[in-house]
Amino acid sequence: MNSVVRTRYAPSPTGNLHIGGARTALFAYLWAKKNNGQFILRIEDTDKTREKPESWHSLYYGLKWLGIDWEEGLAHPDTKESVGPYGPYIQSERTEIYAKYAQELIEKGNAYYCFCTSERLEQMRQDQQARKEPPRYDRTCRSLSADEVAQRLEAGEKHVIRLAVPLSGDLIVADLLRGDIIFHLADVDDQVLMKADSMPTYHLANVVDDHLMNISHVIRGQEWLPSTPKHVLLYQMFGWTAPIFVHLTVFLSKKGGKMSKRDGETSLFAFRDQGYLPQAIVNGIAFLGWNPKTTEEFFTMDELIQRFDLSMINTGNPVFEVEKLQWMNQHYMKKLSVDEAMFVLRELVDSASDDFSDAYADYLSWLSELPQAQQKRQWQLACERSKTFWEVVQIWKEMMHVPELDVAQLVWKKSTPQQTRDILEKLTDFMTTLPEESYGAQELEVSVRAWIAEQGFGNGDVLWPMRYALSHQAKSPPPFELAEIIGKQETLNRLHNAYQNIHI
RNA sequence: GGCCCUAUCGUCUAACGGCUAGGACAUCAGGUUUUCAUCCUGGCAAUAGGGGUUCGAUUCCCCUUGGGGCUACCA
Repeated sequence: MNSVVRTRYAPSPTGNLHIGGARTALFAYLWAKKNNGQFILRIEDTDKTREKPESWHSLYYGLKWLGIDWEEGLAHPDTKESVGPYGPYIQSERTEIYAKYAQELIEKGNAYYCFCTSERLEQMRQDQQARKEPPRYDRTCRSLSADEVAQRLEAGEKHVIRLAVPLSGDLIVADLLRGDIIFHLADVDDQVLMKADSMPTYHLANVVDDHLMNISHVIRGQEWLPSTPKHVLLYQMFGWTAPIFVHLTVFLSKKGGKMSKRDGETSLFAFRDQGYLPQAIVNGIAFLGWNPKTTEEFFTMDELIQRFDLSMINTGNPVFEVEKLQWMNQHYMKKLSVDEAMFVLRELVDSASDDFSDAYADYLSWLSELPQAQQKRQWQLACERSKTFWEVVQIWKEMMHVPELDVAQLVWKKSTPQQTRDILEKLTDFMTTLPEESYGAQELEVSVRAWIAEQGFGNGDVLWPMRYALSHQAKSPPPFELAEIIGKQETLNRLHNAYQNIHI
């Protein structure tokens, strides 16, 4: 038995790190850290046909971005080097190891060579389906004589190695969350362990590596539960103690079914590009399937490590909805100083995909050129109205590029065109006299309100058309904030243009 | 089809077998505001159905139904 807690995230590099994978990694990481153990990143690249080169990058930097760190495993996504005492941690570099253990099983009679062609297997499965039988290997090669096997191997015939599953009996899988699950061995297929290309399948490689790397808790998605009896069998055949199994839930989409790319972008970097903060994502996914049983909602990574408990994870699959994540993200955005926000923006410019990157760059350069005091104010205004950084940019764009002026809307509901035109003209004159330096939102509000009182106008008579003249929109930030953002010259232009267009 | 997992408000969830089943998001209403947003106050909203066990069941057991996963020389 291991006294040290060692967990791993063991993705295969077949696609981008997605939000569900990130949660699996997070839970494994939290559990290791909570117990002062180690978290390992192992890459299961045994299917070279499905491998996507760019996914190494996504896996590596995705986890780093979230603040999930590992002391053993993949050390660099480009060189594919790994670090740690149980290396290499890249399965394609461990093929001799798997071959050796597969051989051991053959010698013990726990595995056998199979020469069936994929065409025959395909035909067999079709026939089984037609007869409404469960599709599975018919064990033809399991009864081959030793001589025949030797002969066909000698002849260089293509072959795989299959697990010789006992024909009867029960097998208990102990899952930390779900308790003991009984499987009937008669239902378990003779799984391929070594493929014809000498690569191991997941089942063999996973068991061998988890044992050799001293993994104490196998924390993985629920999709692995049905094949766990095969893994338990392998541990027994090798005479090894099995690790503790923890099968996590999967994220469902609101439309039903496992959340996938079809339900919109589910990759972690898509969320990053949209302007979600890593701390919001971590906080958000941690609460999908787990909670600290208090009413607190916000936790730092360190707090999560302290509070986290594997045995408190829920077993029902949660639906992933973005609304709560947005709320959390806004919360974290509001806590950012403008300097921190600019740091995040700079990172987005560097790392986000092209369209996003360009837009963030535009906004960042505009923000950078403002005087410091205004930057702070701008940031406050922006995150009051935005759930994400991407929304910040969208709102800014709208303020800088106003839509067509609808003259009818310019007139407040309780006012008249005549009065509106008159007021706007006077307001323009007044604001012309204000120095550039007083175009801060607070100062403007004070002076304009004083002017309104002095003139004896109603607030709505002035402020509605003023705001509409500046934004050309029925819904927008207050006029003073708008004036501050677009500056004195543009403010006067828009006011002038507005009343010029009111024809009585 | 077979095997396995699973089931509390729309969503995420809380509730030693024991109060009017609690909170958050979303939503709705009110307040603040020229509008929007923010903020504050309040409201709506759930134990899938049926059997047991028990003085008592959201909680334990069984069945049904619903949801999900797996069923490859993919992971």
